[in-house]
Formats: sequence, structure tokens, C-alpha cells
Amino acid sequence: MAKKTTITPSSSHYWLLKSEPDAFSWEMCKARGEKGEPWNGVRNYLARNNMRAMKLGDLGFFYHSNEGREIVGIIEISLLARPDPSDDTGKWECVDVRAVCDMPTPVTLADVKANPKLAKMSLVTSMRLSVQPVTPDEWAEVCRMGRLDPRKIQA
DNA sequence: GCCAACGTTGGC
DNA sequence: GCCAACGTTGGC
Repeated sequence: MAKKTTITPSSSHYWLLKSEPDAFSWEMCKARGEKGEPWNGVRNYLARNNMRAMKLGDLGFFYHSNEGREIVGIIEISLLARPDPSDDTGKWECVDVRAVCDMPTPVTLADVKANPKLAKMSLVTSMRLSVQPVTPDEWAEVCRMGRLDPRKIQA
């Protein structure tokens, strides 16, 4: 059996997580520091399945919905999916996330919508999905728009 | 604050 | 299993 060799970087999955700043803002996320924060309260199957697919160290955009409507920072997955302690039905799960760094220039929803390269991004096509996958191309493009060098992200 | 989009629930 | 009613999300 041939051994499969890959040069896939350790973090091959990218995500976008939405939060209303009134409920849990980027500032609050950063204030948690290394401890991270359970991403609980998700009550949507697709969003839950996305969390199940997350790996330790996966990176994600932190998006402020409602107020702000912009990508403000980078998070990493610090704990894998597990039962959501705020749920008593046994159906829902959460991961933990940890703030990694600011987006030097926040990338607004309007910016994303105005960029044809991002027309297929879930942020545009699946407006209400709160935990979304992001493709490597989309990741690179949004980082470029936010003046963040993806190679300099220290997870 | 309004309302469109859309996911979920429950009657049949 | 269909679909109407309902609740929620989130842009505007």
C-alpha cells in the first residue's frame, strides 16, 4: 500500500464565525486570552456540522453581525466539538475558540459583496448561517483586503 | 424597527 | 411526507 504523502499545512480548514457584538464581541474574545471561549448557543444543524468538522488549530474569521457587519479578527479552534453545556436536549455541540490577532483593516460585508472574487462566499450566499466554511482562496483574498499577511498568523 | 430569507415544528 | 405557521437571523 502506497504511503500517502501530503504537504497540506497543519491548518487546512478555514471558517467564519458570526457573533453579535452586543452578545459576544471581538474585544470580549480577546479578553479571554489563552483560555478561549466556548462557542455555544448554536442551534442550527449545518452550523453544528461545520463545528464537528473543525480541527484543532483551524483558523477562522471573527465577524460582527448586526452591528459593525465586518470581519474584525482571526480566531483558532482551541477545543474540538463537544456537547454544548447550554443545551439540555443533547442535540447541540460547541467548540472553543481563541483570539489570534486583529484584522489590521476590518473587512466589511459591503467590501466582501463588492469583490467579484468573493461572490460565492457563504457570507454572501448563506447570509443566515452563523458558522461557515471559507475556502483557501477566499481566506487569502479577505486577508489581502484586510492587510493581513496570512503567513504571519501565529496560531 | 422593519421585513425578507429561511430553518424548524407540527397538523394532517 | 407535505406544507402552513411560526420563530429567528441579520441586513438595511
